[in-house]
Amino acid sequence: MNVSADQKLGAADIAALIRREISKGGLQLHDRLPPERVLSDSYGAARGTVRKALMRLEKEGFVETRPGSGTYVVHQPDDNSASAIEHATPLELMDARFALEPHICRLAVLHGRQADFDRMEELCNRMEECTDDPVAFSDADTDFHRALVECTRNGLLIWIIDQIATVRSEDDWTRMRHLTLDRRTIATYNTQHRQILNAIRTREPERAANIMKEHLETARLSLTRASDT
Amino acid sequence: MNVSADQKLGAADIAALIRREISKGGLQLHDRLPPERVLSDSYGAARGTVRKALMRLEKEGFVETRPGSGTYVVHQPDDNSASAIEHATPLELMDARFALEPHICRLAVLHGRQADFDRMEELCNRMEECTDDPVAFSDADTDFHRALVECTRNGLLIWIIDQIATVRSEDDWTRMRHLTLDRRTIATYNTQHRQILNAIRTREPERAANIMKEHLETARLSLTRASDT
DNA sequence: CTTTTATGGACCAATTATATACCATTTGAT
DNA sequence: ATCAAATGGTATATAATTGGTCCATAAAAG
Repeated sequence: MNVSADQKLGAADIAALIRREISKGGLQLHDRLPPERVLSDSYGAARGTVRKALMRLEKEGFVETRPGSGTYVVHQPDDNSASAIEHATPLELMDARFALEPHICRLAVLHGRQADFDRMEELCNRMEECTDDPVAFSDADTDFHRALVECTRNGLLIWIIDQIATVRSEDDWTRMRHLTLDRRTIATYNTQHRQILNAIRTREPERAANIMKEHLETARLSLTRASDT
Repeated sequence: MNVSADQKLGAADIAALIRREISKGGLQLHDRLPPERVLSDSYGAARGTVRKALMRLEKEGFVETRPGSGTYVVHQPDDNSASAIEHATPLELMDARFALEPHICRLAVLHGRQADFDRMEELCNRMEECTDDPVAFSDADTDFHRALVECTRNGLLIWIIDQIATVRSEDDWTRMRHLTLDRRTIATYNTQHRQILNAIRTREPERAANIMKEHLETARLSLTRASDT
């Protein structure tokens, strides 16, 4: 269908573009869209085509059109961080961690200080005392990853990790899995945490990142294993 | 959407501008808006038009108007932990993108569909028509990276990228830099965008990720170069 | 071929915008 | 306490804008 440069835009295409603009927030609630005649000009389509697109969006509930006045946005995109973030599945969450945490390790190597490493060391110790207490281990684990991102001195990354941690704590599936952590898995996590810390201490960014990938792979496995149960 | 200079502003447009100003924090709680006559002058609209805009905002609960006194802001914008995220520096932002986007490329290879690629292709075309319009290019660039993350079908990642885009658009430093993009830099970006898209199309995750790293390195260079000025 | 869709133009009815004038209340200085 | 300036409230006549509709034609899809 749609292959190259200045393709003629159909009603469906235009509707998609406007729908996207609303979802993205470029067009907010109560905003008025440009007049149909302007839209038809800027999209390079006939006015009738634009009208079809708008009628479509109206049926979908994105837009309301008042004769003589204009077409207005009537749709609150579920942006309130709650619904967008709380509906994250554990697998989406794992993918996000896969994106973030290995690189966070690299940045930790660059910006981490002695005090950071001492704190992470202390958290490793705490986790190793928790082989029989999955709940306490889980808390310490969250703290460890938070301490790790704090090494980066990057407020934005810290904020993102905090958001993810919030999802993680509110996610029943993941919480359930944490409660059923067996001793062997916890032991694996512990050695991986230690290895990550050591790699950061000895300023080996790629090694730290790679161990983090292993660590996350382990976590993903235990996640899928739990979901099979 | 609104690009040109002296565009006729309707009541809906003026309402939108003020609504955004309140949401952004430029107008805070209990602040008094300029008199209607001043607003009508500065927006280049008749006073009646401004009044309609204000009446709309009053119905929406953004504003309260007291006869003989003035119009006052009555709305607390949802303070979505904005404080933590709005203070992000451009360099922090780059590090976050370095963490996220290469892996997003890998996920795009896994989950992207034909329609996604078509859209990205279209955005590449749009960007290539913008070598002389840094503002339009910048918008299309943001859309491209947003389209890229949409390939992942991962609501959490999409949300995170949106947050970063919000920071980016509100960050004066970055915006300033976008206004001074030279043709050569834009050309470099364009070839990199194409290469990324092609690598995703041919399902080569690591190649896509690596080109993205190059792309971000280019962006970081142009950022530090601008900060030296 | 038939059907659907898009185009370009014209006109209508409703709404909106403009420009101006004047009133009522508040505010602040005297 | 008083007065003048500033501000929102209202009214009106006119012009401009906007969506709604219809039509003849052309292009694309099935």
